[in-house]
Amino acid sequence: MNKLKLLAVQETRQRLAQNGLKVTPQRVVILETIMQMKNHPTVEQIYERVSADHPNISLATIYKVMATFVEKGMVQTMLTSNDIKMYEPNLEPHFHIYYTDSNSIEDYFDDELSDMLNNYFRKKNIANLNISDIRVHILAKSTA
Amino acid sequence: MNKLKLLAVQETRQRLAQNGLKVTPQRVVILETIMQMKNHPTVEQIYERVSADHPNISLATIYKVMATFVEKGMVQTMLTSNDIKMYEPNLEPHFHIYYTDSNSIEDYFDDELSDMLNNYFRKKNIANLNISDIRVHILAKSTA
DNA sequence: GTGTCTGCAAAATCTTTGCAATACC
DNA sequence: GGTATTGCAAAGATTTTGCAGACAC
Repeated sequence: MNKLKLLAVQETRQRLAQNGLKVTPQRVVILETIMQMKNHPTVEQIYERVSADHPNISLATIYKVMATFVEKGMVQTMLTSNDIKMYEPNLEPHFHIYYTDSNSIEDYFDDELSDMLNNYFRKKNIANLNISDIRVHILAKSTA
Repeated sequence: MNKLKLLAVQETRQRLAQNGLKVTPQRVVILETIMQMKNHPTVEQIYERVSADHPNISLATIYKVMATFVEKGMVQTMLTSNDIKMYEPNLEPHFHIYYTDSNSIEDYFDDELSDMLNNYFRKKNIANLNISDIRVHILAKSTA
């Protein structure tokens, strides 16, 4: 294991601990794996990828660990345009473009939009509403 | 059946036909039912409600009919904050507020926001992107 | 040491399918 | 009449559960 990888694992362990979770090898591997998968993985895909290196980690564990991560707010769930549940491990503010013709999803980073929305809701100040996140899905056909 | 209800059924039949669908009694009942359910019903809830008046309509039919409606763009799917799939029959432009403490979802109508987003993306004019819909989910704790 | 987590296999849940009968256009 | 739709029951897919052993803290 090289230095870079060691560092990543170190950060992963810290992140688990910070969220009040016991640092088990399974959780480390799963969190590492999903952080590297940039394409909003499904349970199936996570299991496939994790199994490749760690055939002893069971599917039930993937389910349980992912549920725990969601509960802790470390990842989010969303539907693919095919209506399959998938995970979003990237917690940096960003949005999603759903391509309805190809059934694919792309991350869309746009600070200007983030600011605009945040300002709008700050000004609007909806009564009794404590906003924790604003998610935007753009449905589009690519006309390339 | 009173006049009001007859009118509604008439409109439903037209809407089915306009979407190129054969007007079957099952489709009429299901579409009528979901239009009346203002709370983003799950398959389960639709079936329950439909069954009450029409015990002969099968669950498989609900699944098939709802899939057809989604395909035709007559309804949309989304996840509850509990990660259960539900349907959104209201196609007027509007947004959703997810209350993360109570796991409930509320429709949020805001023309100003609609306009702001539409203008933003019109100006931005993202290359090769033909936007058909912009969905906003606001995650919030109600601090009432 | 204690309580949480994992792996296994079984159970429960959810969704789709094949096909014969039916109903729409 | 021809084709699409329905209902049924069974199959398939997905997710959860119970529990014994293992492990983190």
